[in-house]
Amino acid sequence: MMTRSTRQRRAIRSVFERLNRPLGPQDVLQEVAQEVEGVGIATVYRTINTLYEEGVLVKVDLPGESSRYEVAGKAHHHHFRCQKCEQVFELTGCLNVKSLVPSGFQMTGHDIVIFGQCSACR
Amino acid sequence: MMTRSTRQRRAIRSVFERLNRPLGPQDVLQEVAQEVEGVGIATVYRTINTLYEEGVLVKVDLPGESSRYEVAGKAHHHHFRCQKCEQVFELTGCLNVKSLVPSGFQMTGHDIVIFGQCSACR
DNA sequence: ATAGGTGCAAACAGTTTGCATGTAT
DNA sequence: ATACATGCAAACTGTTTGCACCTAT
Repeated sequence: MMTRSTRQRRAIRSVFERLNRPLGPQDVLQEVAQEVEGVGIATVYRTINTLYEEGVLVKVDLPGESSRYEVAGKAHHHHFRCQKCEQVFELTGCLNVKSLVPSGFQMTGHDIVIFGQCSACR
Repeated sequence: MMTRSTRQRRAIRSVFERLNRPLGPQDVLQEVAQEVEGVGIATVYRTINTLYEEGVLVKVDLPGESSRYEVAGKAHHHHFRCQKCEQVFELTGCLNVKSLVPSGFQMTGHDIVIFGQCSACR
């Protein structure tokens, strides 16, 4: 299986690079629709999955929401979700959460999500 | 609108009290099916929603998963999810996450989730 | 020329809703 | 008796898949 460079695929990939924040399939469709017309949602899903399997994108799951994706290779980070515009932003920095792990339990990962209003929405 | 005490409702409510951990509709159905027979999944959903609106239950959303619920009134806490048995456990303690909030952003809440293996699954 | 990609519509899974029937009050 | 609750099946929503057609290689 080798990946071809199609109009749609280039457009989808460039959306992630240009916006540089976690995006869901609908976000991507909406952006892509402005560049390339008649792109189907199925293609967006398929392309995102391919890019994900290739390791170009990583998944960003926030509590209670469907998956978003962002370009891979960033340093470890967490996210802020604006409750008004619903956009997700990248946070820098992390915290040591080990102290919360009960004894006898083994930690393999963690997630921190902060909710609130972004600077544009306050 | 007043809430009646039916067999199904009593059973569903007691499952949350007995198991004392976040449960999804399917978890509840499976438990309830052992006490009361012929309970429909729709009733489970409706009852959970009613209990949620009444404030008896609170929602527990973990990244990438559908909503679970647990009995309300507990102290602020976070969760640990076992990647093997998929159960969710309550953690005690919290961390100060304010330092992660970008300037100009306003924080109204936060979430911390730890993944790994529970003591029974290691 | 041909293996992959695309669009459309159908299929799916999880959740919600309409409706006739059952039941707590 | 009557309003609320239940079970079933149909409707919905977000995601995936099958298939005939299209296109990068």
